[in-house]
Amino acid sequence: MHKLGFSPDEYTLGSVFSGCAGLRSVFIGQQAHGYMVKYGLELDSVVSSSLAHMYMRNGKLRDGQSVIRSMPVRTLVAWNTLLSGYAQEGCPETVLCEYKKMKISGYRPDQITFVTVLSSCSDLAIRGQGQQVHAEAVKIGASSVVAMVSSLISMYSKCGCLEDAAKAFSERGDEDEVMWSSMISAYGFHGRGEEAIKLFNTMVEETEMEINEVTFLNLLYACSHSGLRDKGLELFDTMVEKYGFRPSLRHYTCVVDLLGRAGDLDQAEARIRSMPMKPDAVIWKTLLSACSVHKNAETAQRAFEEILKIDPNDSSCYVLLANVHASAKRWRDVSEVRKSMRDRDVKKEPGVSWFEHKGEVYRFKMGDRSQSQSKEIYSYLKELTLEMKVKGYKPDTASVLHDMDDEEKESDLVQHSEKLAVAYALMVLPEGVPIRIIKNLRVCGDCHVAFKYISVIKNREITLRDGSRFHHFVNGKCSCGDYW
DNA sequence: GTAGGGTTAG
Repeated sequence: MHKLGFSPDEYTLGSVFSGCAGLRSVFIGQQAHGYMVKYGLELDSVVSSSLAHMYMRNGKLRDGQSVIRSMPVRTLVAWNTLLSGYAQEGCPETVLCEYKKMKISGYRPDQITFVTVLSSCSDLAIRGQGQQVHAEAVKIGASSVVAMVSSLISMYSKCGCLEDAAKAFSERGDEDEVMWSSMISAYGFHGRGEEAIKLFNTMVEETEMEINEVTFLNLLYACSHSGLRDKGLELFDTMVEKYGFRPSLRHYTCVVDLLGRAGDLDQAEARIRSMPMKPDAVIWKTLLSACSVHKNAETAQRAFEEILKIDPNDSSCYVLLANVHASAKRWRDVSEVRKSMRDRDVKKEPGVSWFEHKGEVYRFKMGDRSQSQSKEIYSYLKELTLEMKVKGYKPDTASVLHDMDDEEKESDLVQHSEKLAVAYALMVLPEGVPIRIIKNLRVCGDCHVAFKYISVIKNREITLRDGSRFHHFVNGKCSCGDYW
């Protein structure tokens, strides 16, 4: 069109930006931006929104922001573009902050705003705010739109309330495959593989919905997190043979997870090496993590090297490898790994846990002493540990990756961010109120045991969302069945 | 012509 001498108008550019956003071609998008200026279309709010979207989808947050800031009139679509841009770039806090500003400036959110904000609440696992958004949606009659229901299912599930997720699901009987997949994923997230499969079967047998690749992804994920190895492998075959879907890298990652968690490390590795696409760092990390569960140093070393070939700056693989060695008490290998971390200036992502109380978020880093009540928290924990020991708790010093004597290891364990968070939650929350803690990384083995004891001693329901799933502690038992 | 839902590992 350009070569033939046609000039673009606002409609042309809107489409071009939209295409560039989808294709991630920021270079072409920038050229089209030049045309926009040249043809004096900078004041058009539709073109500006699509331009901002193009930048934000391509990771250029600042460029997107400045486009939206320079709009003479900020529209609702512009706000939504901004919010979803932050959401997709992994800045859920910013989404919530801008959402507040949006409302203060007098804009009325619509269902698209709600969906975006709800996904940020899911990421942060802040149920209180999620519920509030739910209520706002109810008020304007937007809560029963299927896309909203999917978001609500996901939000409630990721915030630890499987019941509320199921409630949102059951209130809408629609045959919408995304909504059903959301519910399958919710079951998987909570280690309820059997229920996930049951829902899938109902979907196939009693409805007309199309099953797609994502549905299978959710299903496989549910199986591997529930220890349903054979069922998962069977579903993978069904997907390929009966449905004719070509498995993606993510599907293979689920299979490697299924095999690896079940201890079939050789098979898992063979799958990676024989699959038709190039492995990424994640699939090797899946294997490496399985190696640390099953204490297989040889396979771990190979996976570790593969990861570094793909992403030399990855820090988590060092920690995982050190884990494998530490569990076998090979301290020389552990310090070897630590040394290479130092040499290459690789830093571990610090563990952080938090919980929400009366609209405030309380954060704890490992070994945190920055709270005004730190002293009280540590002495509370000390007392709690004594009570736990009376009931039979033995600190799992194997969870400590350093070669120290047991006493030092114990004091190391006490400083874990999830323990600090649970202690403070016990101190400030009224009796009987369930405690919901979120941690950025996986829960450590010792903390997992400790939380079981705490749930008995304090007669408290504790929910812990870690980096990949939920743990419900009730009466000394965890919903994950110690399989994670 | 613009914005939104379910998606693997640590």
